[in-house]
Amino acid sequence: MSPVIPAAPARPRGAARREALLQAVLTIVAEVGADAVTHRRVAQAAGLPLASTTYWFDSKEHLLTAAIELAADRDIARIRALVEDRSDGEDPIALAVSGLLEPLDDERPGSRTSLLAAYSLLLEAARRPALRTIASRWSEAYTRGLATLLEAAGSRQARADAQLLMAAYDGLLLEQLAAGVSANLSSRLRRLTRALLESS
Amino acid sequence: MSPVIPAAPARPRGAARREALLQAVLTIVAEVGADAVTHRRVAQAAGLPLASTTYWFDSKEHLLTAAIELAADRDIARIRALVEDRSDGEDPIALAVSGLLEPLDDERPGSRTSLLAAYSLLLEAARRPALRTIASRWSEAYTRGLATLLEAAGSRQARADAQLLMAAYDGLLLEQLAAGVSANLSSRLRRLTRALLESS
DNA sequence: GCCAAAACGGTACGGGCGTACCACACGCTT
DNA sequence: AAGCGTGTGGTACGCCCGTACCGTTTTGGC
Repeated sequence: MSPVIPAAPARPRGAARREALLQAVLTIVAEVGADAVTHRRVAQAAGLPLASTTYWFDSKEHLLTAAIELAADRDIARIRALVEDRSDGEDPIALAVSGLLEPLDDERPGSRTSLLAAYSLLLEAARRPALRTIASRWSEAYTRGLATLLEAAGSRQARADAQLLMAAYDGLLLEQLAAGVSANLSSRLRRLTRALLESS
Repeated sequence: MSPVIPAAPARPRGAARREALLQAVLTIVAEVGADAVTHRRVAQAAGLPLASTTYWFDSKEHLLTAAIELAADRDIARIRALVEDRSDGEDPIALAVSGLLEPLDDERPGSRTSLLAAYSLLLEAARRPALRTIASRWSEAYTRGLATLLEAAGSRQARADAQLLMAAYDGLLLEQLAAGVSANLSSRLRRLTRALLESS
């Protein structure tokens, strides 16, 4: 009879390691910041040896880029599903505010950090052209989704309104993050949406 | 006759070094990013020996904080002056858009990077409570200045409108930075302002 | 079962980092 | 003139970094 060894956490192997490493990157970016992403930290967070990071990714740059791409793709899929699965009777504005803008706000415990991650990555994109494609794709998905909903709500310039609304949302969120407080944004967003819809 | 030695750039001495170091920090944050701020780089940018950084500032943390505070104070003074010196006939909305929001946009060559610096610092504040006081003071100054102008333009809820307008501005700017493009924001901001003023 | 290819993982290297240390120069007051 | 505190600056220490290296193990087609 072999001695009882507490089961190791079942290290992922093969391509699953790639995924695990990327997830670790995202966690670190969210919790500590993009600068804190080091090979050693990522490996430890993923429960893998240091060398696995350089085996699956050519460089730290590549590692970061892939992680951002993963985050973007996930969120874009969420947005698409949300807009496409809308039942016909549903109020598009309520859906826009509650589904597209607010869900990141406060309910999930890690949402604050994941928001921080997203904005950090956005700023990174400002400095690294390689990331801009992803950033553009990401924000385009939001704009498009929001515009679809606004159009259903009767906006005559849905796309422009969507851009303004989204920008306002980003700005409000950013300020909240920076101030460390956590207020409810939806009433303000609703007022803004109303104002935009009314004013032709 | 002494040999001709090209005049050294007149190293600052005493407390003037403090100022020079802080300015160097701001330059680096703007041009390369907050993470690139190291004692050695700061010292070199200021034309001073490495040890001067630790002599005038207890730690890197302290150095960064002081630099941010300097940047905030400068900008806050600019805002105050802009709003207070407004001549009576001037259109408050035009002043808001052109003076408070747009001047950072494109005219100065370094404006893109200095914007990046500002937003980087905002995100830093989200992670370091020590910076939140400064971040709050900074954004409060903007809100207050903008609200004053909006009130003069007939807004019945100037403060709320100012917050929304500023948030939208921040969001638009952030997206532009991330996308790497540089479009003209003022028309969109004007439309938003109009919509807010009209709606109740 | 064999073997090449893929995956794995321990280790090392050169470099930049924050910070500490300390010998020295200057400008006061005495 | 002497003494002292503030300011100055060269240097060193220990740490963590990105990345490279290379022997070992696992995997999959024959």
